[in-house]
Amino acid sequence: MGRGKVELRRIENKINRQVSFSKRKGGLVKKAQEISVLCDAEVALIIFSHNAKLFEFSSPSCMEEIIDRYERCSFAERRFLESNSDASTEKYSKLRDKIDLLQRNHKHYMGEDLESLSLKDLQNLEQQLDTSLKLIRSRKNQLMHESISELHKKVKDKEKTIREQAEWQDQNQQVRTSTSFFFPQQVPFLNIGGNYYQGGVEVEAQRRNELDLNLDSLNPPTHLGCFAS
Amino acid sequence: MGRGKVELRRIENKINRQVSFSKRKGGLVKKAQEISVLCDAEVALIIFSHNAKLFEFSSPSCMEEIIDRYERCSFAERRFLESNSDASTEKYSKLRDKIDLLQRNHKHYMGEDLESLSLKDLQNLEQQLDTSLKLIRSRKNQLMHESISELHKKVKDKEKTIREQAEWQDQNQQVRTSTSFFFPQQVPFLNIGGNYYQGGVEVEAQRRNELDLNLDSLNPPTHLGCFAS
DNA sequence: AACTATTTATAAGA
DNA sequence: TTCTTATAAATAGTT
Repeated sequence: MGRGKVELRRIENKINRQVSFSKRKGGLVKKAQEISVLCDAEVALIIFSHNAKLFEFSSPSCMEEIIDRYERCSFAERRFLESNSDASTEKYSKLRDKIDLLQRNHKHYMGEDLESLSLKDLQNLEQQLDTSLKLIRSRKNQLMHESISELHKKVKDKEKTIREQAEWQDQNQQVRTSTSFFFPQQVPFLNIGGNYYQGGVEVEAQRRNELDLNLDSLNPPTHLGCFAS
Repeated sequence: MGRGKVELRRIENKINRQVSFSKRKGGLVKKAQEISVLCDAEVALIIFSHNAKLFEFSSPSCMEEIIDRYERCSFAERRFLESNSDASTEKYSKLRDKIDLLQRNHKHYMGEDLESLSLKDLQNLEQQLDTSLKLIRSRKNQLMHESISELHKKVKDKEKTIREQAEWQDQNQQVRTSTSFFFPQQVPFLNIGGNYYQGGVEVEAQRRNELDLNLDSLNPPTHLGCFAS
């Protein structure tokens, strides 16, 4: 690719070599990225330039993960020859195997990678998810009903409080009309004619907060966060 | 490069993906080799295919050497952040965390342990499983249709074979009635009056085997096996 | 696995 | 360096 055909041997001109390295490094990383995305492969690429500079690419997991997997794999290949593995390594690789299995399952639950399943597998999976979905919906409805009835209760409580307050104020109003001239400025929180009194504003704010809390519990700002890829 | 421009996303068709992987893997390895020779670089390339098969390239040193160099290098880069803590213990506990997470998810997918989820979590889960279920059912139907039309084809082929055989036998019957007195015992495979001849039995057995195979593909004896608990 | 129409990568030049 | 361009190389779709 390029103006001339290239011979497969070290480029002697230092400048040309450096330029070529830069261009080809870009191309190589791009192609590594492409194969990983297009073909659903896991790729790790490590490049040390002539002057010992490190470049790397890895996908979709991190480099260490892929190297671990590589070591396990190539270890597995040659364990026929050297069958002496220490316990910790074995334990470690069992964990990795478990993760692989769980991740494969996860994909199936997400409806991905279904080509690898037989018809019977698919039927089992379908039945399982169908059952799960019923349980989830049932639990969801339960939660919603609980939330709703709790809200109802709160609303009723508020109504009751308001009614009681109103009655109380009525009583005081009567008391006032008959007795206010005895202590015209001593009960400022009963001055409901024009401006609201301090205490009432506080009650209002308190009530709004409680309602907000209820809405939050209906629609909490939490995210699932627990679904690893 | 190729007949059509390619979109940078997973190739959904399994065959195409596999073919593309094979081609691109060759290209990638070739380019890695080229940059290492032309530009005097040290390259390590690890590729895991979608079906967990390992491919590797390294030059000019061996893979382990390059990985060691990489670890030393990248360790040097981040030693500011994590100056203590035993690396292997940390790696191990990270794996454990990952497994815990995956297992928690698994339970949720099974409709278990739903009490720990908020309403929003439940809604997300419901939506995800609903989507998955649609994909699974679609894939299942596809497989069933394929199986059925394959069976139809086989049945038609068989009918055709049987019809041809019958015609052929009819013809021979006529030949026999008119010419059998010339060589009454010389053509034993045409003796279809009473016992079946060897060749016919073989054909019968062959046909039965093929039908069994079809039934197997409809209802394979494999188990999921991949759903860890 | 081989072919080929295209796209993509890149060597050399600006 | 970065852009441009002519050309080599890679590869997607096809057979």
